[in-house]
Amino acid sequence: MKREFPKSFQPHECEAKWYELWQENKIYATDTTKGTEHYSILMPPPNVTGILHFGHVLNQTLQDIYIRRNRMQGKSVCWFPGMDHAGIATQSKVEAALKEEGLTRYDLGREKFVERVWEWKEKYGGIILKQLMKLGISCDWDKTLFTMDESASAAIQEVFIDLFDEGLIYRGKRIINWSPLSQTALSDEEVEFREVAEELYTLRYYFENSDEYLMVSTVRTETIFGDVAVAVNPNDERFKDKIGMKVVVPIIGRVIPVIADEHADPEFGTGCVKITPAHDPNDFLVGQRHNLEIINTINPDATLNSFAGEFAGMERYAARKAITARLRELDLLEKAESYTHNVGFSQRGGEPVEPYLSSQWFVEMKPLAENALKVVKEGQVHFHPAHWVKTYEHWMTNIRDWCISRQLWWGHRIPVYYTEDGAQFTAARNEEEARIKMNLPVGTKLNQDPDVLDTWFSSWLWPLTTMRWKFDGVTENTPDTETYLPTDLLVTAPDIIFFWVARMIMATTKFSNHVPFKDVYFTSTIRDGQGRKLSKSLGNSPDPLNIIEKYGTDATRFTMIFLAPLGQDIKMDVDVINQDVPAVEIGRNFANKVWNSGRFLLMKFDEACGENDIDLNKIADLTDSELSASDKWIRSKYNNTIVVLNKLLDEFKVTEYSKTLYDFIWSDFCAWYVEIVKVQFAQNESPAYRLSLMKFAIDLYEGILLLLHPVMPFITEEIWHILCVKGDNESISLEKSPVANPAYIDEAILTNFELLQLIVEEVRRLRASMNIQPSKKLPVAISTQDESIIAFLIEQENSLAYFMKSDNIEISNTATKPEGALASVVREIQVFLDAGDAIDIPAERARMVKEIARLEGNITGCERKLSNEKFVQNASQEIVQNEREKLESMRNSIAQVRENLANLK
RNA sequence: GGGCGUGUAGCUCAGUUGGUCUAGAGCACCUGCCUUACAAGCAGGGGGUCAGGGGUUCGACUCCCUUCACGCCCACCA
Repeated sequence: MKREFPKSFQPHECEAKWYELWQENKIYATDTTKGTEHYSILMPPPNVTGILHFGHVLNQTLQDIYIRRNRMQGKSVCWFPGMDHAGIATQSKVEAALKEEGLTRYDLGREKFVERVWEWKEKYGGIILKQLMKLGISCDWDKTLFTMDESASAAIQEVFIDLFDEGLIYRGKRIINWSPLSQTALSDEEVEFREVAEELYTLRYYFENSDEYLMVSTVRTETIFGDVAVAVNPNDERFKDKIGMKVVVPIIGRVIPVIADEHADPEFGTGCVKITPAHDPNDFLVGQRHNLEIINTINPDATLNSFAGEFAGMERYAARKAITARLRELDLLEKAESYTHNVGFSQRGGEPVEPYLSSQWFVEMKPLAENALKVVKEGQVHFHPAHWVKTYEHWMTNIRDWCISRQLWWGHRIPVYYTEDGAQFTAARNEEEARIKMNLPVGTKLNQDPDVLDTWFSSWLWPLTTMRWKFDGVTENTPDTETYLPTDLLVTAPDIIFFWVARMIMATTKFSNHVPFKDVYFTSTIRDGQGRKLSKSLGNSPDPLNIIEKYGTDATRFTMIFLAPLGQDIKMDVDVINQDVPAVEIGRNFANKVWNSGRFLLMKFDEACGENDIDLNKIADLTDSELSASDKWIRSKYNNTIVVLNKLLDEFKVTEYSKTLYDFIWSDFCAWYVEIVKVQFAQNESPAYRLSLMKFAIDLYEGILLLLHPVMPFITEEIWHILCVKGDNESISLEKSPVANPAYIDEAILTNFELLQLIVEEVRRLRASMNIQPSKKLPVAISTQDESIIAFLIEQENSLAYFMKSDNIEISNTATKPEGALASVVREIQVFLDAGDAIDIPAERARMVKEIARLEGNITGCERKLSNEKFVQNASQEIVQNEREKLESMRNSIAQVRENLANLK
């Protein structure tokens, strides 16, 4: 029975087929009992609202490569998947849907609203997980955790209570970043600064009952209603006598003092700064130092409140315009100049954040950061590339407290209970416990804090919650934490190093005494041809699913890692209109190459079988004496490649890993060895030999499939099953990574074969230079004094003849140049090509003259080096010796070329 | 303002502790090929003062200093 090997690879059919089979057979299920070695990766949980982008493709592929490789090395492997509830993003989505119905979340009330969000989550959320499956990733989906799951929520609550009891979580009234759009507080990390061109207005603050005034500059004229002082620098001579005097706030006429504070920079603007403690973090500090009143003049939705008098109810930017116009009318505006400065924007909503005074919950970060910094500096956690350690260190040493409360409904509700008057409060699992903690009588009414926690407060516990840590309060350790913590690798984008990576290190070291992971691989940012980050808002990102549809998953995966240098951005041309990323052709063509070489080997095997149905596994191996030098060469190359591939992956040089695979398969295996198989097959008609030869080649090819499987799981699986290499198909999937056998790495053969390649290439070059018909066969003579090379080349004569298109080869130490032949020298080996009439003498002469010039240049350089006493003295003996041999060799070569030139008629 | 990174062929990038690197690969380009799987392929070719300057060294793409260009991060002055 002949096996069907279709002419071309159909990615889509086989992708669905194999992924289903993998899932059905649970071959990626975690098995803590298997093996003595363990390997685990935490999947960065995508947002429940997320959709697949190229960042995911790269990121997931990298993780999958490491997971599959380690699984194939026989380790007990776990890849923990999951999904993030994404507080603001998800709540906004549902609120937008409600708006369509003409409703707000307040119409529904908290409980009903949260129900709606859950409904939304079940219905529309988690599309991303299905999309991730298209990438062929081999995580254990049964372990999927949603950050709002009961187990995770329980752990989050425990952690909050612990930190509260320890005093590391506290409630404080501070200026925080307020998102008027989402009407919630944000952490510092959720704010991004952008340069904005605005106007800087200089206002006149008249002294009380006087015609004199101070000039005060501000961008935000709408905040003047909250002014409680004007500050000048205590050392500023210009204003020394003004300190303590009173000025009048424009428009509203409030009388405020002139105070002295270092915050006022004499160099900037007029040297006088208005102090608005409720609306500027620095002013807030000044206010505290001087015990000033705090007047909040802005509503949560960024409209002005009643302190703004006639401007009350106006939106902040509209109000600024109106107020500025009024100031101008009242002749209180000294000047307006254009001014570019940085303004903070909400990363999520995109609107400018409002510095806003409110009571929020904070985590004191310093004590957590110290240890988290230590474990990285000590090397318990390695960053790749390592330079991120500096960024990390900088953030850790300048860390500020983390605002964790959000005025949302979707999220983990803060487990804090207040007495009705708000005077007493504590963190507890429930009301009952809270009363006990506060020594209150049973039945005392308590109110739970209405706010929820920052999404990242659940994310920072990801290493623990994915392992069901503290669930049910039963035990601190679970079988998974015992086995898989610390995890081996985290693959993530560098832009969440503070949001997530740093905080996971803090939380995990704090609560488990483990580091969360040993290695962190920071992936490349993917940019378009113009260097812009691929993003939804720019509209410059094709949907990866369309690319997968066009080229296949394997091709897409391979291309991504082929293009992604460690620690540097990927630039790739994208065509959004046609939904194309042309670079993925690299992977597609490579897949095609792999496919066709397999198809060819099977064809030859079938040919060797003839009419018989022969089990590959029952065929005798080639004996050592039956193996040709070429067979041994490819075996050397193959084993050597395994060593190199392992080293590269251990060093996280994933791009080089992909290039090594590519070169070995395409150049060594396909371009050279498969051609040699053709020759050896043709030259020996013995059926037994042919079967054994094909077995040898297919075994090697199976090794290639195994090596390639972590990157290109589908095509390798498909071919592997077609070949039925395992005979009865006892395994469901490719299972084992090949292990290098050092005994098979034969350096002498590698060197000799390289020489063979050089000779072949030289002959091809000679033929091309004379425009010789590719089909035309010509005699070749090779002359060298090295007997071992002669022996090697003679053994390979048939292959040589095939590669060089020769019908007559002479290899000896006495071979001479046939009359009128083309002549060339390859590492002191003379190569003669008898082209007959095809020879173009002037062209040949020119070629030789050029070669002589090249050699002369090199020889001169070499001689200069060797005649330099300092070089001979200082350079290592090895280098000097090398240089001497090089010189000797080049002198011999040049003599030969000169002789050839002289003999040219 | 502080920090980090990058500048090598038209484009995207390799180049391991300085010495076969008077520098490689893929794409693009040019020439020739339907050669026993693969034209999504095969063979050959052109193209680079390794961003500029200075220094260390017998020797620098590689180390140091400096200038320029680009990118990112942090802080943020009204």
